[in-house]
Amino acid sequence: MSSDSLPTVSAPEERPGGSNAGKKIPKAVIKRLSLYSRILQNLEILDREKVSSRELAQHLGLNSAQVRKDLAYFGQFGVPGLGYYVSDLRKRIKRILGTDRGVRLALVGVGNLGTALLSYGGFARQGFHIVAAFDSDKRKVGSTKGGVPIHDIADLERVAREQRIDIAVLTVPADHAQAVATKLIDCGITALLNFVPVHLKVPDSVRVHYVDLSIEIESLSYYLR
Amino acid sequence: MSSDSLPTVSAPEERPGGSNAGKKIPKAVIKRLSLYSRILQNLEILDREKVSSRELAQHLGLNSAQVRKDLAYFGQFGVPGLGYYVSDLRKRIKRILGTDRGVRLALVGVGNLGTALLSYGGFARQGFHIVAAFDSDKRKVGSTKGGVPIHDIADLERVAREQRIDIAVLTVPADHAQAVATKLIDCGITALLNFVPVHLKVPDSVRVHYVDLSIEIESLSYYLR
DNA sequence: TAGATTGTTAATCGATTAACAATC
DNA sequence: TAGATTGTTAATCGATTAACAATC
Repeated sequence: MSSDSLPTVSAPEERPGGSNAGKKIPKAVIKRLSLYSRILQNLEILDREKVSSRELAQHLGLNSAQVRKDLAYFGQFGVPGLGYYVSDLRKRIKRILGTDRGVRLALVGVGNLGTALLSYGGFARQGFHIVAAFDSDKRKVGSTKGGVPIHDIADLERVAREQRIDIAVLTVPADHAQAVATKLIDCGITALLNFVPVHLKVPDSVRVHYVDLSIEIESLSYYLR
Repeated sequence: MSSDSLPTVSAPEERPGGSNAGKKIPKAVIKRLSLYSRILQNLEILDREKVSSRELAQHLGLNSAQVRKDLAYFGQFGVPGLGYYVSDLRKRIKRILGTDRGVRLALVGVGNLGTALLSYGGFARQGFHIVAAFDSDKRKVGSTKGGVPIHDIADLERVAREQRIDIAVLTVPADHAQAVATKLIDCGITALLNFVPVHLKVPDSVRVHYVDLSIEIESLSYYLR
């Protein structure tokens, strides 16, 4: 959510296709792309061959025009009168998101939340692999959790290089978040998923997405009756 | 995030004050309100008496006009030339959000993620208390985790009533999410925080906020170089 | 008073939706 | 061909930002 304060960015892919193509891609579109991907995965498991923008929209509580427009940013993937081919569309979306190859994650901060994420299966299912964890507590270093080795944070630079980390997941205590983030960036990591409720000051070349558990609850609280 | 598909709703409080007052409150404003609340909490701990919209904005990577406009939806809380009184503003925001009294949560589904949330301190710090957990696994029922008693899901109706649950946190397997949500709603619960990557069909009287961990990672992946 | 910062308006920007010709 | 559904445009809606008179 707070990632919403980042500027819209143009597609890193060259893009042919629809009249939307070449335009800036709204952040909201990218988020929905990964929703479409998940629905298509389910439909593929059910052996569905085709799907309409209307059905896709219904599965997500969206408007069908929005689905068509979102996809049109990247090309003409559908067949008028028929809809979209499930398997084909899924492949294309995964390609666009860059999740067709495995994405390598490091998790930094093996506390309560960090530990849960190490055992959480949801990431692997979408092709994201936590290949290293880091902590400063010497008692944790050297062991593994959820099959992931825990390294000393002091070894960050070496391990990050050896493991070719794409994205770091931040689950450290709030008072260390900024320092750790800076260190990660120094090691060449350019994408952070930040679970710590702290706004990180990072260079423009680095992308941070925020997951803020408390915000969602507090705002729910507002709508109680 | 996916909560964005819900319609904007007018303030449940009667509201005097600024010229914004009486207007529909954008969802984005409510989310930022809880961000302001957290910063103000920190400033209060540091014994800061006053704060300007500019400083508040800097702590969150926002625009100062946005901060002032957000607050103006609910009244005139500041002093021209001076700024806002930290403690006063915090109290008012908590009042608006309804977090000035404790909010009572039930967690449904004591798996990996559910267990982590039970031990996670971040909720309690903001005045949210998980007072009951539910699972269908008889081996878990009767024990406690993070000090929270785990009940049989079959006892949902009774416990929900006795414990006066405000919000249910959903961390069940995807294939049970809709059925469990329906059951919760039947028990009179009107607000759900859903961690399951499934769109829930619920009546208009029920509010669902989604926390989707995979989406944030997948969209980050898109922006990798 | 001089300096600072609010509350508010108007301008901009971005995202969603409705409608429909084009296409299979 | 008749029916269905796409891709696209134009209209609407909502959110952010700049600017500044009013106020302390």
